[in-house]
Amino acid sequence: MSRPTIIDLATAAGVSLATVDRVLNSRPGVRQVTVEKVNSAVERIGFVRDPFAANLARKRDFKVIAFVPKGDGQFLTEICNSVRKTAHALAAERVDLVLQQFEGDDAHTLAVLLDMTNSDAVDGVVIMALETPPLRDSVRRLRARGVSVVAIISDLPNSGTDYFIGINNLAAGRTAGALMGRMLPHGPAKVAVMTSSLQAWDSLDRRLGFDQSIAEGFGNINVLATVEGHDDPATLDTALRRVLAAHPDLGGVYSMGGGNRVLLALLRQAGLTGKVRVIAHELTQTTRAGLRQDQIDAVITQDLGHIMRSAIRTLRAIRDQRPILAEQERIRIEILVKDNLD
Amino acid sequence: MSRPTIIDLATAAGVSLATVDRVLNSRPGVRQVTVEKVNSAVERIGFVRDPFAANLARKRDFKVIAFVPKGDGQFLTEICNSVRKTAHALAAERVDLVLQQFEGDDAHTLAVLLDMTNSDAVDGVVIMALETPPLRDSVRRLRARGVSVVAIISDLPNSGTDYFIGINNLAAGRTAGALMGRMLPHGPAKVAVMTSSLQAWDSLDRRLGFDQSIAEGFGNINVLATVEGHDDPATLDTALRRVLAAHPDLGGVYSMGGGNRVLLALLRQAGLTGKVRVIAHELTQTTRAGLRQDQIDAVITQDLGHIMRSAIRTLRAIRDQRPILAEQERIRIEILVKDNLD
DNA sequence: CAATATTTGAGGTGCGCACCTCAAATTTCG
DNA sequence: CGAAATTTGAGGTGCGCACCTCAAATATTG
Repeated sequence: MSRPTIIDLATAAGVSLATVDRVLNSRPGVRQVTVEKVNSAVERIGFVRDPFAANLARKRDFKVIAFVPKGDGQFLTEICNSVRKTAHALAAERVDLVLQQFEGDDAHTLAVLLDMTNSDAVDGVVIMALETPPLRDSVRRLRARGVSVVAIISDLPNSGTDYFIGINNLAAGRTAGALMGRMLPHGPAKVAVMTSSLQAWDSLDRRLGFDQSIAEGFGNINVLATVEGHDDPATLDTALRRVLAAHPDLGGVYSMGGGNRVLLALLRQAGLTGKVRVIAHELTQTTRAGLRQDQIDAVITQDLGHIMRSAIRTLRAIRDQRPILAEQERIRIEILVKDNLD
Repeated sequence: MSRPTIIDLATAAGVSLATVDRVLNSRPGVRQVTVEKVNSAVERIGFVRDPFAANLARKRDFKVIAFVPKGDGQFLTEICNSVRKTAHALAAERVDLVLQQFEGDDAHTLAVLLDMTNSDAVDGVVIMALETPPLRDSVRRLRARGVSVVAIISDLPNSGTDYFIGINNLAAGRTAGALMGRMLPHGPAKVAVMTSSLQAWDSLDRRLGFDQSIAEGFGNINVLATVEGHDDPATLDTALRRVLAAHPDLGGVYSMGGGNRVLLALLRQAGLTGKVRVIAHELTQTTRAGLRQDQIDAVITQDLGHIMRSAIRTLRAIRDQRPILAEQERIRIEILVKDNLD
């Protein structure tokens, strides 16, 4: 026999179609006994609702808003591109994904935007943001209003989101450490670490992981204090120059955040390209070119397209009350070298 | 206005619903002029067929057979597991995926199996196999009978398949070379290369890529002749022992195919674990444990779950006459170290 | 120009499900 | 025990599309 339908289910449960519908869609006005009768029949005959037919009948599109901070970093640009691409690709599947940017500096803007979203018109939201108390409360309110929330890139651990799609940054740092350790000579060596700000995103976790990994496996390596560029090229430039001057024997650089243009330019100027091992994060124009031209040895990254598709799939699974396939939605910490770039 | 439906399309094209249906589903008996009238209306109003509704109406499930060679290698086992998992996960979405194993040694078995498949009951097949003339012809016949074919893992370049899902093995070899080159000391160093057989799968491409990469970037490294195990542990063991004896100063081993158990055991015995850099292919029980225990430095692999899902998505896109999103279906050459394992 | 052959239209049915209405059966409570 | 409240059933409609039938309109022949 073919797949059981709601009709088979009604027969098996000994109730009417209307009641089956009430139970399946958790509508009110059904006694507990009856609910259980239906549920046990579901188990017994192995009924699985056809999500396509269900959504067709529901007739409504799946509306999602993706909140991404404004900013001129290349990584943010890539993320926005990825949202647009995903939106385009999924339009045929009745999902309406719109990009909503917000002032990243101000913790309140996003919170206000979330509070303003019409929970009747929106099925779910995707959020890339750093957790702050007002944001946390807004997320809770939003969920209370029936909108599903998934965090991407950076987790919002205390906001009670439905799911997090992204990498473990401690592990990413450890990965960088494992690579760096193996690439440097076995004798004493120094490694500089840079980022825009240790507060920003997950630099802290990455640094922690990097240090762990080096300490555990590569006692010969001396990891210098983190150089912070604070999103200002000039500041970063000065700080990096100081480090290069102080450590002419530098063996490697671990770049955890942005600022790779500045770094590569400086290394080129100093004639260190190819002599100093460089590991950077996130695949952008700069890091891609850096790999191609042997200025960067490895890039640790995450597949943004995968992240976006994953976020949408997850939101849909939640709405359709289907299980989330953790394995499928897991985001890998990718290591890219020149040769596995594309 | 909402998404246009076939009704809107019929109105826009100035024809009847029946004609629209004939054109959309390429049924016979429509004049070329009319076909073009409909097609231009499709462009004009931006009609996109709802694939869910279409498949619902078609009422039939999506039946796929995955052909995978028999064999006791861990990699094959992983592939079969992945097929089963995918089948389970996609059952709810009306895809009926069955695993069909064949004697991998005999080129004819698979060809015969393909010729035997009922093209009325099967929408598509997924094939993991090495290309041979009889197979090539069978694939062509199968496609002529209206069954879509995607090759996975190893391409069937001359069989006229619909798509290939897998990695570029030349690039994979290059990637291994890039890593190995960076991990070995800058002075003279020797690297052994092993596989079950250079004929098998894509060892040849991998070796080629590895050599290229080393030659281009790491003149200090001497890559030894390929050790072939021919799927026999004892043979491999003997051959490897010979290499270790001949080259006590061995710096690294690049394992392109199976036989990792034997390799790791041997290195352990010889007290070389951690002293010799090891890069292996494919994530299996052995390589996973090898990474965890610092017996393997890096594993080059491909996400089997992704490959299977990709194959199914591709077959479905073909049947529904939707575009294949190359970016989404691209399989990455993954580099795994201990810390980005899961 | 009539006799075919081909092309088009009109209309219906069903896929599996959601959602709605109204009446009938059952339970709960004063 | 009767009235009110709750629970269930019967039946219908439509989502967007595929597929089928039969008749009508048009094009192609001899």
